[in-house]
Amino acid sequence: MCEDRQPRRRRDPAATRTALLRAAAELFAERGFDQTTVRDVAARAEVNQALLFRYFGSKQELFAEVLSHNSEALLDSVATQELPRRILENVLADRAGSGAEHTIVAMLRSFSDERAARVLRDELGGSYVERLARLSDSADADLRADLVLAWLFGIGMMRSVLGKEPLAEASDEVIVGYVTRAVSFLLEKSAPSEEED
Amino acid sequence: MCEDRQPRRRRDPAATRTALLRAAAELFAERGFDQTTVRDVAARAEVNQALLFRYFGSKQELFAEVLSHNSEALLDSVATQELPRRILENVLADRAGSGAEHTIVAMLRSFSDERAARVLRDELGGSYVERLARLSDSADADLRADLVLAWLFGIGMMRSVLGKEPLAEASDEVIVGYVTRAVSFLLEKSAPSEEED
DNA sequence: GAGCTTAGTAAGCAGTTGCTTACTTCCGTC
DNA sequence: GACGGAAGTAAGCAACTGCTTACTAAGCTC
Repeated sequence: MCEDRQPRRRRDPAATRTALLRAAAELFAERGFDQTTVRDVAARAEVNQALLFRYFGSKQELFAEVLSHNSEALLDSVATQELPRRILENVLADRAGSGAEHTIVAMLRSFSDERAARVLRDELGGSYVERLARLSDSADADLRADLVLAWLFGIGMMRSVLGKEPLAEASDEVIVGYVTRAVSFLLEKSAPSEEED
Repeated sequence: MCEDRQPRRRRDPAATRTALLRAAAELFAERGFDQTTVRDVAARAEVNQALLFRYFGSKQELFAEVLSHNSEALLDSVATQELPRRILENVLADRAGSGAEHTIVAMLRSFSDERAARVLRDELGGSYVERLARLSDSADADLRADLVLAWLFGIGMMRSVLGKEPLAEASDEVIVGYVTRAVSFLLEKSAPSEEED
């Protein structure tokens, strides 16, 4: 008799792991950590859900893996670029599907989770801010950089998560242009540092 | 014999409702919609949790009530003021505890929930943007206003939700000063409207 | 081909969730 | 004081969650 019970997936641990990571990255970006179940991830990866625990131990660890895996790629891309303009393009590029861009959205959607918040705040924030702060020589360069970062996150949030119009449909170039110009005085070197009363 | 079974709360439907609303507003702001359980809310309100459903029908409706109730107060406070400076102060004031300020944080923490996202995007975003857009007379005033709103939300997120330093500890005045100045060129009237190549 | 390791599977457990139901008790009205 | 509606309570249901376990079978070594 025909056996329809055979395991569909030929034994391939690496492929299985990758499939789970991919599916998880997508779903966390689409729905956030809480709203994504391990069964969802396994289903999209077309993998038995017990394997998720075999390979990653727990949902939390899977999440951490997604974050670290993709945020490394994200940081690499940032490291090779130098302007807030470039960074912003990176945050804006939620259409492009290399996976790394998903990550910011996933974190924005999941930052009620402590781990996502930590990565967003420390790792990513730290690296971005470090680069941004170099663009200014004022005493509070870090604060200024934080403000810029807040803007980038806010824009990403309103575009990808809220879908707020007209911002969501605006071209990257226009947004980059505005933000770059508005922010220029925050990040310029040798600011006049004139305090307003 | 002593009866320790008597209901602590004297019959007072209005007070019960209010207590539930208050507790819910606090908890949604602290943890977000998903991470808040109806048992949490009832416990903080010191109310039997079945009453939550008696008064609000469902957790979703309670959430909606919190949002609409407090965002009205929020919009009122905005309506009496006129500058993005004021709006920003409002977003920043998560310490002040009138309840209305909680709301933005609650929404920022819960916007994976469709309802929170909707309020954030449509009602609040709509009203803020309307006021902000009036400050500019350029053709894309709405987009510029969206960008400003994104900044305000981003700052609120990084301060209240992520707790990113040094932004979280920075004084409101400093932040307001920077943002107001950086944003001024976005929102000024009769902008030169010179396109960059 | 025997035997071992391990990828993959099916089933289900224990805890939590939002919500309901059947009940008790308060309190104004007559 | 009886009574009836409404406020408040206790208990639990059904669904879902992350995770585990006991198992099957694939594939490498010899």
